[in-house]
Amino acid sequence: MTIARPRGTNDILPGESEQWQVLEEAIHRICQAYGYREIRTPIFEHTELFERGIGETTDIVSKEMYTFSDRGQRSLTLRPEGTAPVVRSFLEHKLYGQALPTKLYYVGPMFRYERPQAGRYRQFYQFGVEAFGSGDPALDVEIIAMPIQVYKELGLETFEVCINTIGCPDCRPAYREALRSHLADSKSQLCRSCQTKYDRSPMRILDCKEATCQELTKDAPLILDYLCSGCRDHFAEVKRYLELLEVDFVHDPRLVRGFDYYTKTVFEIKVESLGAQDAVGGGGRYDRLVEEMGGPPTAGVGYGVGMERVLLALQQQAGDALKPSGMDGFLAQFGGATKEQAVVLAHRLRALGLKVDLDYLDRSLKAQMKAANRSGARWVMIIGQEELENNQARIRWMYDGTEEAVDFDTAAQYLAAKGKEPITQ
RNA sequence: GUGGGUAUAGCUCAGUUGGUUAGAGCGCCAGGUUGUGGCCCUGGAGGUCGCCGGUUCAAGUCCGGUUACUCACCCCA
Repeated sequence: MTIARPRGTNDILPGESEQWQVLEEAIHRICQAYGYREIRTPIFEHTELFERGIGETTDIVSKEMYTFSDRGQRSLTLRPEGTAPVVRSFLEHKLYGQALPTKLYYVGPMFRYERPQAGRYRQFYQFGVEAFGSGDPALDVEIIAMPIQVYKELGLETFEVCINTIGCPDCRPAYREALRSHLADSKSQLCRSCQTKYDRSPMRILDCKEATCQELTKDAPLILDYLCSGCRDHFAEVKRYLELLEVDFVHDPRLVRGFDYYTKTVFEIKVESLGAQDAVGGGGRYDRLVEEMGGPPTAGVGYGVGMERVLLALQQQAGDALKPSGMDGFLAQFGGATKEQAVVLAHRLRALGLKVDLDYLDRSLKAQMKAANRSGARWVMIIGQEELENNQARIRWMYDGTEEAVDFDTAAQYLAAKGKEPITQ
């Protein structure tokens, strides 16, 4: 073996790259339909940005970042998520000084040092959106509806939308205390990681998969009973708007999510058939993050979607929608002057926007026909000595094998017009 | 970071209790048609059996190590 790709990375080869293009097209189109505009931030940032933005205690920051020093001894990190860089850019360019809310989306690679498995890679692609400057629950719902529309338009129908609220810094402390006191006596029975969560972020114990932890939290107090009136009203409004939009959802009181910065609404969208890594998207509200990062108090809400996971789910659920379209035509020739004519006509056809190819290996007509068939060409233009003498190309329609003669001068225009007609067979 | 599974042709995989020139299907190339694709037939190219070491007269096969892939845990998209 020669040099292989780094662990957890993928080459996206022809055949699959077309699927990515379909997905990316839908993302751009739908984000723009909702009034979001694309932002492109650097692939790497100062390490400090993620330490402050995501939270030093999270797994991502404590053990999953690709961090390195550049030649100027700056500590830089390949971005592990999209929100912190967008917030940084929002502040750096003082976008809060313009008309609010600011609605942004991004598409691109993220990097986390983890053991790869199905649906999880070290370099993976996310698209996400962030909306700054409004605390309106209708905006939370817009944010939830957007990825759902992307899934549906691509043909992904089977997924589950889970929502929850995790309160705000005013009401959450009381709930955390209630949770701690509920678990105080049984703390020693919790799994190892949950024992450390007990002090640091007890709510994360709620989504532990250990059977004993689940059992111990079964009758734990619910945050709904501890919400301040603002958070309670907000959550009720979110649910009401979701119902108005006829978005099916389940309220999962155990959904808490990993980042420290979330407030109020959190949500996650799952596809069961994906295996252990079943979340195709997730997000929530983060009304304090912008201020914590040194900006003016600014509400925010956003989500991130794992594009590999969407494609995996799509490959399971939507088969044909992702098939790449083939070539329009192929020009077969016999070398010498016939090749010159083919090269000229191919050039003209391509200038007219048709997808055409020709042989560059001096192969037999039979081999050229085979290549044409394989490329998906609808027609083959055959240019031999006889055609040259008559100044006419022979056009063979591949779906039924019929042939016709067309003047070289008009062939390109003729095929360009024909190319727009639907294939009947 | 922890655990399980796997590693033979471009791809998907066979390969007997260790035994001579390691096979199939698909794909690729050529021919069957001195200028015609798909179906069919014939032929061909293509492999340091992941890597290193050990046992043995003999290792693709057994043993040890190692690397990669893969699934799961943790966590997340």
